[in-house]
Amino acid sequence: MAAARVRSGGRPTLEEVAARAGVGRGTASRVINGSPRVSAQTREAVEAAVAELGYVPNRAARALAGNRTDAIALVVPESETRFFAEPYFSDIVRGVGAALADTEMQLLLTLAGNDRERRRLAQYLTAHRVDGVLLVSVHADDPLPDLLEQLGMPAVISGRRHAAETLPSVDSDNFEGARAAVDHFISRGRRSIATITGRLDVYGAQRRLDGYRKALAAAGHDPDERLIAPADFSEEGGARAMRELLERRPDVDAVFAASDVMAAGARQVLRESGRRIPDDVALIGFDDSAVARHMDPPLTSVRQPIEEMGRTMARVLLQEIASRSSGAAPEERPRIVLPTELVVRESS
Amino acid sequence: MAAARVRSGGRPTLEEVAARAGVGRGTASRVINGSPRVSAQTREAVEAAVAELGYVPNRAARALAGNRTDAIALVVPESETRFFAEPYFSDIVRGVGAALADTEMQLLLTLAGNDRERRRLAQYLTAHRVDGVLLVSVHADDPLPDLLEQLGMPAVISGRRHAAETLPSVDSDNFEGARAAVDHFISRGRRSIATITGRLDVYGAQRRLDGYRKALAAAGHDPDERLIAPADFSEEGGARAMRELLERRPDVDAVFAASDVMAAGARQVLRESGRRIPDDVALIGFDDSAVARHMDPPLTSVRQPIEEMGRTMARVLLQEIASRSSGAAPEERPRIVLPTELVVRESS
DNA sequence: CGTAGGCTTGGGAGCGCTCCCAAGAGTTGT
DNA sequence: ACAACTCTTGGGAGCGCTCCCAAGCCTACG
Repeated sequence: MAAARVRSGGRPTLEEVAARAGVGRGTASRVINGSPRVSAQTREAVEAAVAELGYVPNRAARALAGNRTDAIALVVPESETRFFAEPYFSDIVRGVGAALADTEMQLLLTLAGNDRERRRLAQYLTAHRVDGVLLVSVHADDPLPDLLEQLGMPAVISGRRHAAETLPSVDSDNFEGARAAVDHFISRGRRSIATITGRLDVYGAQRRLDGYRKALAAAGHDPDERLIAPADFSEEGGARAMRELLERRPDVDAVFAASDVMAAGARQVLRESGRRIPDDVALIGFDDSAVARHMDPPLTSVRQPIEEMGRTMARVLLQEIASRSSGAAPEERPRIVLPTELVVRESS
Repeated sequence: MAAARVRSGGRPTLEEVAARAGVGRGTASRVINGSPRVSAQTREAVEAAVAELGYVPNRAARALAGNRTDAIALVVPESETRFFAEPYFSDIVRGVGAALADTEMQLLLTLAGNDRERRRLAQYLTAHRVDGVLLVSVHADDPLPDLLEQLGMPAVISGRRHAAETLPSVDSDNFEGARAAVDHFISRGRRSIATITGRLDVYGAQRRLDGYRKALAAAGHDPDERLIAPADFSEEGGARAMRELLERRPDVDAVFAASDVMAAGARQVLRESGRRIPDDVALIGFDDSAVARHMDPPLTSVRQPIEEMGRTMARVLLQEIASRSSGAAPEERPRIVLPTELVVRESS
C-alpha cells in the first residue's frame, strides 16, 4: 500500500510499473522501448508488471518528452474526396492502415481544400508535429510538397508531380498499363485505336498517353493526332472527347480511355451513335473501379494495385522517418513503381 | 536579444510568447485559450506576440497538462472498408472533416477488423486518450459500443444497433426511404411489388423492410411473404434473391432492393430471364451510389445524405464531449434521423 | 592484486502547457 | 482613512515520459 499506490481511476503510469517490478523508472522505460541494455531477468519482471497493470504508455507524455508524435498524416485534397469515392480513397486507407497495424503509429486524416489551406496546413503539420506526411493526388503546381521538403518533414507522395520528382514516391506503372491496353487492342486486330486522355498536367495521365503512343509505334502504326482526344477525367469530358473522335475519325474501332469514368462517358456517346461495344468499337478504361464492373457491357480496364500502393507508401514513410531520426545517411529517395494489370472483360 | 531569445530552429513556446508580450506565462495561456479574465490591453499584446512569432501551441504538452487530446477517432470496421468504397466512406469523412474544420480537433482514423481487435481498440482508445469516438457500420452484436459506454468515453454511432439504441446516434430515414420507393411503384401502377432485403441483423435493413411493408399495407395490397427475399447486401446475394423471386412469383413487376449493389445483381438476373427494365419490371435501389448512376438503365435509388450524416455525427460528438467535460447534466442522448430522398432515373 | 572497461541500473532534468493559489492593484463602502 | 472585495496577473507545481549522466558491479587483463 506504500510505494506503488494505485491512484483511483487513473491509468497506471510508468512509475507504477517500475515500482511493481521493483526497478527504476529508467529501466522500466528501457524495457518498454525494447532497449537491449537490460538483463533478461529485469526485462521479465517489468513485462510481468506491465501485463498485470495493463499498462499502456501515455502518448502525449511520450510525444512531449521524446519530441516526436508517433503519428503520420494522410493529406487528402478535399476538393477531390468525391473523385476518390471510387475505390481509390478507401483502398489507400486500407493499405496504409494495414502497414501501420503493428506499429504504434497513428493515422491522422487531413482534408485540405485549396492552396491557401494547404499552405496553412504545412505550418500546422510541423507545429503539431506529425512525424511524416502521406500525400495523395498532388498536382504539378501544388505548393505543399516543396514546403514540406523545406521544412525537412518526411513525406511520401502517391504518383508523382513530374518526371524529376524529388520526394520519395510510390506510383503505379501507368505507362505499361496503357501499353498493355493498346497491345490488347492490336492483338485483337483493331486498326484505328484512339485514346481519351486525362488532364495532362497530372503526370500519370501523361504517362498513359506515352504508353499509348509507344505501343502503337512499336506495332508500326502511323501516329495520328486525330486519334488523341484530351479530357479531364470526368464523365462529361469523356463524352465530349468521344464526340470529337467520332467526328475526326469515324472509322475508329477501339478507344483507350485513361479512366473508367471517362470510358463511361465515351460509351454513352458510342451508343447514341449506334455503334455496338465491342463489335464496332472496343473500349478499355483505367482504374478497374466499380463503374467498370457494372458497366454494360462490363468494361475491360487497367487495374492499379491501390491498396498495395497505400501499404508501400506507409512503409517507405516509416523508413524515411526512422532513417531521419537515427541520423543515418540521407539515402537515395525511393521511387517505387508498382505493376498494373489488364483486367479483360467484355468491352474489348 | 535578451529575454525572448529564439532557440535555433525550435518553434516558439508559450514562455517566449509571454516574454515577448511582457506578461507572465499564465496570462499568455489565458489569452490563447480565450479566458475572459484578461484585460483588453493585455490580450492585444499577447495576440500581437503570437502573430509575430507564429506561435502554435504544442499539442502534446497541452494534452499532457490538460488531460485531454483534442482528437477524436473514427473507427471503421476494416472488414468493410471495401463495402464503403461506394461513396459512403469518403463522404462520411468529408462531412466529419467539414464539421471539424474550424475546431482544434484532429481526426484519427482507426481500422479495426474483428471483435478481438475491436476489444483491444477499446483499451487503446482510452489509454491513448481520444476525447471521443465516431462509430460507423456497427452490427448488433459488436462489443465496442458497450465497452465505450462503460468506459464513459463519448461516442456517436452512425445508424443504430436496434430500436433501443443507448448511444447518441445519427441515422438516415430508412423507413421513409423505403416507403417512398414503394409508393413510387404504386403510383406508377405496379401491382406485384417485391423487395430484396439486406442483412436483417442490421437495423437499417430491417427498417427498410418495415417501410416496404407499411407502404404496401397503406395502399391496400395484401401482404405476400413470397414477395420478400432476404439477401446480404452483396451483388451475388441480390442475384440469388431475384432468382427466388422470379420462381415464386413470375408475375413480379417491381423490385425494391435495399442496396444498389443488390439491385445490380437483380438486374443481371432479370436480363437473363428476358425481362426488360423498366418495361416488364421496375427496379429501385438504395444508396444512390455510382453503381446506380452507371447502371443500364440508370437506376432509380434512395439517396442518403451521407456527408451530412458525417457532419452531424461530428457535431453531436463535440457537444457530447463539451457537456461531459463541463460536468453539465448528462442531457438526453440525441437520436437524429436525417431524411432520405428518392432519386428517380430510368429503371422505374 | 590493482585498475581499466563493459554492463546495468537509478533517477534528475526537462519537454511545453494547464491549473490554481496567492499577491498586487484598483474600487467601493463606512 | 481603512477594511472588504473584485479583477488581473505571475509563476510554482505538476502531467508522464525520454534522455542521459553517474554510480554500482563484474570481468578481464597487465
